[in-house]
Amino acid sequence: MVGFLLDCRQSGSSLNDSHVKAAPSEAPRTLADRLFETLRAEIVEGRIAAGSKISEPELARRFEASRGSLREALMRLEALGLLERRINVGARVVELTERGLLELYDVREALEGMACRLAAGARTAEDLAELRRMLEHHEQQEELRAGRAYFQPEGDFDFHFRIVQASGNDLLIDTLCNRLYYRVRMYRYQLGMASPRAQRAFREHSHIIEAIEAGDGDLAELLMRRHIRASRQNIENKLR
Amino acid sequence: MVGFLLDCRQSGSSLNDSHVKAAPSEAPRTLADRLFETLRAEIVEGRIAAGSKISEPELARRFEASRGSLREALMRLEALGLLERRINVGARVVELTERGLLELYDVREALEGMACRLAAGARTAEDLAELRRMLEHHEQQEELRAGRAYFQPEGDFDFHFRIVQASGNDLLIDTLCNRLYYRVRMYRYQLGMASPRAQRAFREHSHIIEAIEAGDGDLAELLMRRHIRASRQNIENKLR
DNA sequence: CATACCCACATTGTTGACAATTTTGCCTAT
DNA sequence: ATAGGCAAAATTGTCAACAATGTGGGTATG
Repeated sequence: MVGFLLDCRQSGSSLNDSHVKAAPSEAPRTLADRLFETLRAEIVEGRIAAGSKISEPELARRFEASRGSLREALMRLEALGLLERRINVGARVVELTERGLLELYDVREALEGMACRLAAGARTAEDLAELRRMLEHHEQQEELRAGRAYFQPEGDFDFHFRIVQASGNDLLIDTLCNRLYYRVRMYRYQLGMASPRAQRAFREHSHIIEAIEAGDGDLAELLMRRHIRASRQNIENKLR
Repeated sequence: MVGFLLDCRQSGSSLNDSHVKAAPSEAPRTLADRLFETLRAEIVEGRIAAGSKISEPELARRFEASRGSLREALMRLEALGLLERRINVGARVVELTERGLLELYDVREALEGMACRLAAGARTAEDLAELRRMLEHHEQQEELRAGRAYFQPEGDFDFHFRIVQASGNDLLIDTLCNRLYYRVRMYRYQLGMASPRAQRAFREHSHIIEAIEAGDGDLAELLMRRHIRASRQNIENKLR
């Protein structure tokens, strides 16, 4: 447990190192930053249980940090929506509820639909090449796993992540990639939603990228919204 | 300047006291809370200039608070998107750019459109009555000011605020009301965008509410998106 | 004269201690 | 036996001092 800080080498604000083109200069990071990222991962992956209470003195001892630095990390987790703090009472990890999950889908439908529309309007050669390469990569993985009943969640995540990046709208990118997607991953990890929509999802991804390539914003948005709504419907059925 | 703390009586998370039905129990608030709300108002209204650097020692002296409490307020402002902090360098108020304003419109179009759709599906009698009352109130004000070239921005704000509340989606409500709307108000205050679309905006508001009353989510979303897009177009034309 | 280096200053990050509030457990009275 | 209240313990909010980092100016050198 001691020396855990040396292991935290994720890039600051991006969701997944595999998405970063290249790390040119290791940006200096603060202790509160590392605490934040470590705790974020533990909450997302369920090592710190949803709904559990956070004890500042306990965590400070565990990480051998002062309470001040830890509090900064907690406040940033609150801003992410992973913690809820009440004055003079303390912080709790958010609960995972069916309602919360469905709310997340509705917000994603709206925002990622818009991201598709914008990506279709502002697409660059690099973005398109990147999307194509990613899709082929997923197709290969898909063939390898043909017949299996689950769909690699990371592939789906890559797809949505890249589309949003291609929108070119920094506010939209920040809202989705630095805020909502951590909650999405938290639900995926802990409710373990392996989607049996593998081939279908892949075809949908493919059609969305085609619409973006064609510069058809209306169609791109429509297809993405249907894609997300189908996912939501799938989950909704499973929960009943 | 001394004793300013006693004057901060806004309710914690809501945007505007007039939106709160009744304040049943004055929730206890912390010093960092009051600093946060005070600074938030000063940034939104431009008393602290956009793009200016924030000096922790200076502000701490000015408010007669410790740097620790002030830093907590600054971090919350960063989470709101009103400040940008760089490690070991400090915080700056965000710049107001044309691009940022247009990005805000696109995100609002997506989210408020969804809010309308949801409001049409989950509408309650209270929500509808509230919306109707607000609309009549605005109509009266509108007649009083007939002929004037500007539209009271607060009326427009009330409208969007109430619609979002009626959506019933807590994540959507939080994202818009506790995050994006402060940036919207910042642009309105400082770029002073008095819209000459008074009567037109009022009619659009009216039609949106009718669609929600009818439970027509598709139409409600469509109308809201056109409403916001028209606003965006109006601004875009004015900027050129 | 321009550039590069170095040092003093100011600002930010971090820590441990103090104050205020909440929670908990025990004791008492009905 | 249970409800109420009081006191002790634990937790959170706040503060001031210390350490680490970035900034700017001055000087020496090409």
